[in-house]
Amino acid sequence: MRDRVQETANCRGAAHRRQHPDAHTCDLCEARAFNMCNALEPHELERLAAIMSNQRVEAGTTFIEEGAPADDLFNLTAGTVKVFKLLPDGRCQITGFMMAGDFLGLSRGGAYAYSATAVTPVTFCRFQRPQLRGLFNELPKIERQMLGLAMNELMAAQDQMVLLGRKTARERIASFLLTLSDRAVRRGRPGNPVDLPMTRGDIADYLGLTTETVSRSFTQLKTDRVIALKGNHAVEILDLEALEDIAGIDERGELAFDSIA
Amino acid sequence: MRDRVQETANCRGAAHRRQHPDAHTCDLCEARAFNMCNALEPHELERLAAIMSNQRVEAGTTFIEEGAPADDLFNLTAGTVKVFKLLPDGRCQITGFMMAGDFLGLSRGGAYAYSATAVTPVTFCRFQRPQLRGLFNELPKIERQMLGLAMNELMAAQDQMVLLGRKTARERIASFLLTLSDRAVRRGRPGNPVDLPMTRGDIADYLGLTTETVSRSFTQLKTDRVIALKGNHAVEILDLEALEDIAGIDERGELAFDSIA
DNA sequence: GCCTTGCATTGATCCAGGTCAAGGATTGTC
DNA sequence: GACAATCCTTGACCTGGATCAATGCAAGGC
Repeated sequence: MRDRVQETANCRGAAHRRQHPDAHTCDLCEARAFNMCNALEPHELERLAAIMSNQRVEAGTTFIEEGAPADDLFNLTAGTVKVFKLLPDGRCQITGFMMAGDFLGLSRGGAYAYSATAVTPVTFCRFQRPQLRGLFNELPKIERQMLGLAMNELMAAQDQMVLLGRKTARERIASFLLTLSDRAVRRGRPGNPVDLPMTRGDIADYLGLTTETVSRSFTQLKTDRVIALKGNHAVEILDLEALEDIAGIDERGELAFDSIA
Repeated sequence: MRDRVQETANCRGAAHRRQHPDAHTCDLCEARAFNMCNALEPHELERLAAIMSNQRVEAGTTFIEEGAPADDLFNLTAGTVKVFKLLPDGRCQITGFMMAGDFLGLSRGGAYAYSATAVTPVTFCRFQRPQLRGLFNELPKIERQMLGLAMNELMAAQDQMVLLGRKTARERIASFLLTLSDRAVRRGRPGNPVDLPMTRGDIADYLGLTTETVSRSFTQLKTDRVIALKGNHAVEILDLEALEDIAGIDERGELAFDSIA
């Protein structure tokens, strides 16, 4: 591994590093319903809480750097994070936007497999790997839950490969909006004025496009009365059916926890 | 879900359906070392073998169809399988080539999340989901092993997103060759004359390109003396370092089973 | 309130890779 | 071993999205 991920390597935007410890209990956690803690009983949750620290980082903070020692695992409880990889020459691909309930910290040979930067202020539970590994033996439920989460992420990754490999710019934008809408609904928030916490540049780096093409595609969908732009960080879906047709459907609901078997 | 996956839906090539039951024991299984059975003791393997059937299908057989009821899970023991998704208009994206040790059968809401077609003659172990689920409770080791496999697949998917979103045709081909070479080595086979069981069209559908562009890129790398074509289904790497430079490295070895924690 | 600064949009132009169209090379079949 | 049937390669041309270059716009600092 080259030292291509420098101190400040950060897909669009400067790196910050402040972190505000800010512990609170799992009882109030809004992400419980869809993260790895989901299946745990109160006393089991206590075991988990004992080995974790609750933290908050500001927007722009890069709290995972590809290639750095993968000491910790993160469980998002609020906010949006972009996960990305950089090519040696600086080209960036965002592999996902993570939200409450998602976990972060995949490692390959002891080093983080990607970088992660907060797009909004973010809170998460932080675990040290050895301690979490220990708990896995006591509470296999966690492992099962994580397998389900990993499978769902894998399916989302496969959808994204179809998008990146075979969809047009217009189709990518449509798919992206529908996916974000779906995820908001699944988290109990309104699905229609779609919230876009990230910049056009981030969207471009996620969809394999450029800022300009993202902007033009938005404008085109607006002209076609399929969407309406509500400032830079929200989009209203005016014609859902048209948007689904453009996207190639596929963004069907169901992310049910089939787990593996 | 529309009925877009017809009886014969099959990313390049006709659908077949013959299957040859051909049971044999796990003792001789060459895929043991890198699949979900890896960690099991002999008596545990017996429990697993009791609920599985061993099958063989010919090249061209589509044995998983996206959208069909996801009754079974598969564990490849030999051969190469292409996993793909189709857009309503027939555009195809291959999301992965699976080999000995890989598992197949991800489901979303009870239906297969993708189609799978044998590229070469293939053998696999087939499990019925309910039975395998039952065994998970008895042998959590399997679940742990699967979590590791899923994590590795997820990281591979993220690398593929970088490739599809940000790499040029030439870079995609270079990355592809290096990845295949690596996987062969990891399975104890020679890494240098790289074996390409799939067609140019399959490679194109995997790399988000067209047959013509794949062919031209091969020719270009050949002209540059980086590779030599050994017929249609093998490539000799003449200048590994150059190929790695073109690929943007990233295909570092290490796919070590860190699992999650 | 003005000024800075970082987005976002829009326009003009370019080019990597797609599309269309022949040919050549393999592979399997009888 | 001749014939299909694929599969692969190469050439000519075209186009969707990238690149280059202004210009708009809105939010925070002072």
